[in-house]
This record gives sequence, structure tokens and C-alpha cells, in this order.
Amino acid sequence: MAINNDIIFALVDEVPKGQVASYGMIASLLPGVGPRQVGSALGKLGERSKTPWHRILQSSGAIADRVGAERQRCRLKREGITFRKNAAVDIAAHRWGGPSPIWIAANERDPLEIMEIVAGWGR
DNA sequence: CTTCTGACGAAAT
DNA sequence: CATTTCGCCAGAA
Repeated sequence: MAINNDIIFALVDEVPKGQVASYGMIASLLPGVGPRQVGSALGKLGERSKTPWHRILQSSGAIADRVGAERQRCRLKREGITFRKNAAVDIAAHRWGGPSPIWIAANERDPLEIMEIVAGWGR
């Protein structure tokens, strides 16, 4: 399967309400895709897209500085996401648990490999 | 075909 | 902590 933005969107769709992931986390699950590419792809989505673009943050927990950042902050708050005094999201408290078995199977990925990657996020 | 444009991130300083 | 450097790619024009 060719690597394109649809692959990225499909993975972001896996992040459930109340949880967050970083651009880097998403990229780490997609060989050949870099953090920057993830952000670039999400930027092409419309405000009303079904894909939860607002749950993706910078590795520091900061919301990417751009027009619409405030909008993203509101969405996150509505989902119960908590922030630190520096205005950054406390990723450790809401870290996404990784893709579902459905996604892993649908994308023909090795479950063990995925586990390794996800385990790395916590360190 | 070539050029331009981005929601990043780890490491070094 | 704050800044700087450099790597990387799909898609639109």
C-alpha cells in the first residue's frame, strides 16, 4: 500500500475522545512518514472533518502555534483534557494507548512491533 | 517535470 | 529553560 495522507488520517481516527497523541507518536507507527508530514496532512483537513485532528499535539504537549490554535484548545477542554499552567497539555495524563487490533490487522502490521513502539512512548 | 509549501522533533549549543 | 540546525515527503500549482 502506498504511503499517503489517507494512511495518516486513518491512524488519527484511532485516537479516542479524551486521549491525545503527538505528531511524532503518529509518525512512529508509520514507516516512511515523519512528524512534519503528519502535521502537514492534518492541516489539509477542514474544521468539520470527522478526523480528530485536535487530539494531535506537539511532543511537548504544546498546541501548534497557528491560526485556529484557540479553537483546538476549546475542543480539548470539552473532552476533559487538562492543561498545565504553561498552557500545554499534560500528555502523560492523557496519552493515547495505541491503535486498535482492528487497525493493526487491517494494515497488516505485526502486533509485537506495534507494542514495542507504543511502549516507547512512555519512556 | 520542477518548485513551493507546510499542525514537527531530537540534539546541540 | 530558549534558540538553532537539519532531516523528510505528499500534494498542489
